[in-house]
Amino acid sequence: MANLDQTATVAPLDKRSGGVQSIERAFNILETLALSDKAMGLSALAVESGLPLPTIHRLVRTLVDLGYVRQEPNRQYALGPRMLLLADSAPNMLNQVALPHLAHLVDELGETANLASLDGDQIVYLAQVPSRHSMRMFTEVGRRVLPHCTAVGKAIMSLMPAGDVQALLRRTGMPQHTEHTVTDPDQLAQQLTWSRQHGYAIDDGEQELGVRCIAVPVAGVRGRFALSVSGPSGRMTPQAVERAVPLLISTSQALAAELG
Amino acid sequence: MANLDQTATVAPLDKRSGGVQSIERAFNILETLALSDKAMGLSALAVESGLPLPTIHRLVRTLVDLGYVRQEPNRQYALGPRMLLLADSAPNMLNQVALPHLAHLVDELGETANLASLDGDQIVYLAQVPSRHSMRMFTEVGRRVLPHCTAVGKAIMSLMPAGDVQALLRRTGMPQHTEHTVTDPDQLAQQLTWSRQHGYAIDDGEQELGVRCIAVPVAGVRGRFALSVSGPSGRMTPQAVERAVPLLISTSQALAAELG
DNA sequence: AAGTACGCTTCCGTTATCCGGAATATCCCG
DNA sequence: CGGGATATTCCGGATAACGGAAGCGTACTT
Repeated sequence: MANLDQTATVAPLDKRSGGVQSIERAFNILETLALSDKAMGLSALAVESGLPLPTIHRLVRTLVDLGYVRQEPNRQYALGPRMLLLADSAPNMLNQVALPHLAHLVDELGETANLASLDGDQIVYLAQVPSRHSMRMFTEVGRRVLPHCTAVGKAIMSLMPAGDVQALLRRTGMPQHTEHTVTDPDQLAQQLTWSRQHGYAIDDGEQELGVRCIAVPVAGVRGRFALSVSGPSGRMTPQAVERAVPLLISTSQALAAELG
Repeated sequence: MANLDQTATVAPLDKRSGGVQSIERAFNILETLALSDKAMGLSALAVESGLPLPTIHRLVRTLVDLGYVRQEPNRQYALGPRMLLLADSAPNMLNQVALPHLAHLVDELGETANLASLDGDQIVYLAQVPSRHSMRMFTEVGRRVLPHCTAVGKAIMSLMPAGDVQALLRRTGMPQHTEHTVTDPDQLAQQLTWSRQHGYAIDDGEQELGVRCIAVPVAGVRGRFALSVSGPSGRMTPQAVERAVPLLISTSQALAAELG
């Protein structure tokens, strides 16, 4: 009865759970390299992790032998090509995690639910659970669209620095898909401010006529994700939106918690 | 005698150079999970790696604590969300590796060199080194195009099973970009056969008029990549192509070796 | 060009760390 | 509800990892 556990939250250090330290250290190194997204010297890694140099060296050497870290001519270290093997299956894994949440949204709201992320300058749909009574899909997994005319795009941009948003819009332009598409950067900026304050974003037939979509960002996760539900304007009434928003927000928080 | 077959399964284990075994084993587990891209039971992992159950369990438990593996309600194991953190910086890493090779191509051939991969049903340009005397870019990094009208797309498809190619073309269609775009699946299949036999693919103004592009696949690597050089038809003469192909092939092999 | 300083790599004795057999808890299926 | 299989915990032992100290290679300084 005496075995009470501290709730192991995110803090990875106070491990007395019998984890393998070498593995923990190795991944600390990998994450450090990933975050700096630039090559690092060995001693920089030692400083970062607080471990003595020979120890770091042995760990890094092991990772180099395995191909997960590569050593540049400068003798500096960066992530290695073997990482691609694991990275390839990461999106697939994300689906597995997200699908139950999306299904829950569909169960409660009866409309199609999506998970999307910003990849480069485009929104890409990663996962979807279609609503039961929807004959046709508005979007499909893998489809890519520009952020300015979608709820998920606005939700994600609402959490980005204004400068980044402007730069992105300058690169992509704001092509008009329907008569409702917002084509004025200032008007879009106002909508983003509104979304930031209210916690969700709306697309009211801006990407496709007759389709209304609401989305919330998934905050606190590496990578920029958003959840959305969308349906025909006739069913996505103000009342429906009012019921959907809290659910989207709580689902987003649950997903964020599960992701990290 | 000689029945002692605790042989190194997949990885070159005989690195008695002082590698850390726990790390090696941990990544073996991760790769196994990634390749099966489906949840696995603990004993399945034990069989796969040839390690006793308690050992596997401790390693997996450590990975679960770190978030790199998650444990489904079924008590089965799959890749975890923390993987996203590393996966995000993988493309960036790929550039670092590929750029010297692309630069070498440009040095030797004087034309723009690209690295592209098949992501979903689209070709995405991952890295580019522009030629010196080219005023404008034909493509840019991050741009997405359909495979059927590009050399890189054909190069990649030439190594794919015919069924997969047909399914892909059925999903994407074969929209006509220029008067030279191949819009007949049978004709494309013939071109792919030709490419498979010769080791390279050609786009002769099929995506953009006046631009000729030749590409070779990067074989033996997880993920489907291709290298290409492209330039105005006036400079991409048959002689230029003849000089470029062997260089592209050797560069592709060098890149594949570095990646795999 | 020689000297010097810095950071990377190797060596090696010590012991803390991880290993894995045996026992136990949990789940799954009939 | 009970039997078989699978996952998890325990623990003594020895191996495998640890890290101080010393040796190179390279880059900067005079």
